[in-house]
This record gives sequence, structure tokens and C-alpha cells, in this order.
Amino acid sequence: MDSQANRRVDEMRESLSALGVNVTRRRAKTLEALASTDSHPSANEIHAEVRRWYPSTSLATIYNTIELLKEAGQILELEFSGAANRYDGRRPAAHPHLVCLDCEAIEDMDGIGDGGPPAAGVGNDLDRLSRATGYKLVSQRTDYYGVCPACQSAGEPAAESAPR
Amino acid sequence: MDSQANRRVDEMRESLSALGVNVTRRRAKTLEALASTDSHPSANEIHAEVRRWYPSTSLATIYNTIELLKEAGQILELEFSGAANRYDGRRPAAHPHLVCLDCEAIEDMDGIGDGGPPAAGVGNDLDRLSRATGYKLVSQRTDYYGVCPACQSAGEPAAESAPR
DNA sequence: CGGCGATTTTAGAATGGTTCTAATTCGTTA
DNA sequence: TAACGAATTAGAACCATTCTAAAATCGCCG
Repeated sequence: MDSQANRRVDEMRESLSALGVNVTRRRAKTLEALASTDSHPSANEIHAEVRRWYPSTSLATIYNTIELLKEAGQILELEFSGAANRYDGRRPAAHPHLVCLDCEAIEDMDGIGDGGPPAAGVGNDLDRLSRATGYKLVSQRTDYYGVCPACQSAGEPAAESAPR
Repeated sequence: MDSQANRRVDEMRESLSALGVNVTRRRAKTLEALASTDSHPSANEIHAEVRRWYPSTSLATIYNTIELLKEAGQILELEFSGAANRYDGRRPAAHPHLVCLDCEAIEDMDGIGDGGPPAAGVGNDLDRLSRATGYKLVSQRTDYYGVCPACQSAGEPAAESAPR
């Protein structure tokens, strides 16, 4: 785990403590799993990771911890109806994502390109848009859907594997 | 059904025909249900509407028609994991939405406010962002989450009804 | 008018991610 | 060690969506 991940785990730890809950070993491992990847894992994938250290861990515990992190504002949940939700524990503030429709990879998008319109200053907009719309806005979501570079190369030659 | 809705139904009809499928009476009613509201109904709500004319209609038929409309690019699907998906049959091109976290109302957002950053020129951006990211982008989603004006007023005085 | 193949529809089962529940375990304090 | 609350577990429950097999309907041709 690099130092950035360590810092992030500490932030999450403190936020959970502030909520009055214990950061147990399983929960700590869950935080680590979230902080040490930018693959936007699903609950199942986090579960598999935590199980490597605590094999008896139940999936319910993972969901439980995710719920606490949501309450603490320390995790970003990307909902999908046909597939499992995906989580970003590294950057809990809303930011745009690239979603591959073939392999279901998800990556952060801002910083790519010129950081133009939809990516820029999302947070600052909430107040302005709240005033403009009458809604009391609290969060935001922006996703771009397409085919990632890897799947584009893989898809051309032979037509292998099972897409979508 | 106003003339705008009628025009929209015709567009959807033609797109389905171009796909080689029959626009049966049930399917026609489904198109009407989609074209005559901006409430972004769920499959269940569309089902209830179609049932008023054809009571034996099964929910599977609604999903079937929605699937066809998706293939035709004539409907916008807003996915949620904890709640039913919602559909926009009036404006199949991606555009931002306001989602009320209390009553689950959804409304179109563009046009509201100054039409600033995230709302403007979304379609044109896909090509540019495809080049910038390496993804072959085909669609996009932008939602804003908050509490709608009605729920704000309802929420303050007595604390009634069942939120969330 | 009768029949026939293809399409559509139906009811219900299956699926799968998430949430709930009741019982058990764990950690801490006395 | 006893006792209490918090955390965890296994499995059931839930629910939107998809699948399946059978029945109904449609368009068309003889």
C-alpha cells in the first residue's frame, strides 16, 4: 500500500470513529481494499479481498461497512441496475467516470483531456444549480459509456471471449 | 395526448418498424405512455397505464418493448440499483436530470439555469472526449441529486408521510 | 374460409445484487 | 469470570429484471 493509500485509510478511519463506530480488523481491511485500488471494485470483489485475511468474513459485513462509509461521506457509490454497484473509496467527491460496456472496467475521467465542461468545477456548481432549479442539491453523477482501448484492440482481430 | 406527443409516437413507431418488428396495440400504448409524460415512469408505471386499455398485458411485454426501443435508440434508460429503472421516451438523447432523493421524482434539467457547463453540448463532446480518452464513447449520463421544492416544503412543518 | 408459420404475449420461474433477521461471537469493563 | 453492547454470521427475504415454455395472435396464401 502506497503512502497515498495510507493517508486515505487514515481519513476513512477517523471519519468512522467520528461516527462512533469501532474500526474493527475486518473494517480496516475493507478500508484498505478500497484505498489501494482505482479499479472501482464491487462489494463482491472487496469481499474476496477481505477474505484473504479473514476467511470467515460475510458479505453482509462488507455491505455494512460500505453503508457506514456512505453515512460518513467517505465513499462514492456508482449504481447500476443490471450489474453490481461499484465503489470509489479513493475519491469520495463526485467526479466523472469512464465505463467500458464490454469488460465493465471503470476509471476516473477527470484530468483526462482538457478538463472541459462536464468535468470541471462540479462541486462549486451545486450551489449555483440549487438556486437555479429550486432543488436542494447534494450530489451529482457524470458517467461516459463506451469501449475501452483494450477491448477495442481485443475486439477487432478474431472475435473471441464473450462480450456483454 | 398533445401534438408533440403524437409526433414522438410516430417517430418511435417508424424506428420500431425499421427494426422489422410489428407495432402491436400493446406496443403502441406503451409508446403513448412514454410520449405523454415527462415524469420518467418506471416499467411498472408504464405497465399500469397500458393495462388500463389491455388489462391482460404482462410486465414482460413492457420490458420487451423497452428493449426494442433501446435497440432503436428511442428511449433513455436511467438505471438505479435500489429502485426501479426510469425511462425517458420523449428525449432519447442524453441530457441531465434532477432526481429527488425523497419522493423519487425525476425531471429534465437542461434549459434550467444558464445551461452552463454540464448541460451544454453534451453530444458534441463525445467525439472530442473519445479522442482524449482512447475510449470509443457512445453515451453519457449526468444526474443531480437532491430534494425537490415540494419535498422541502413538506418536510419542514410537521414531518409527515414516509420519506425515502 | 381454413390453415400455417412466424411473431407476440403470457404466467410463472429463475436470477442476482442487496437488505434484513435472528442467533452467535467478540471486546471491553467490572 | 460475568455481563453488556457492538459486530458478525449464515441464510432467508426482497424485488427489479430476465428467461422460458406454452398459448394466443397475426399476416398471408391456398
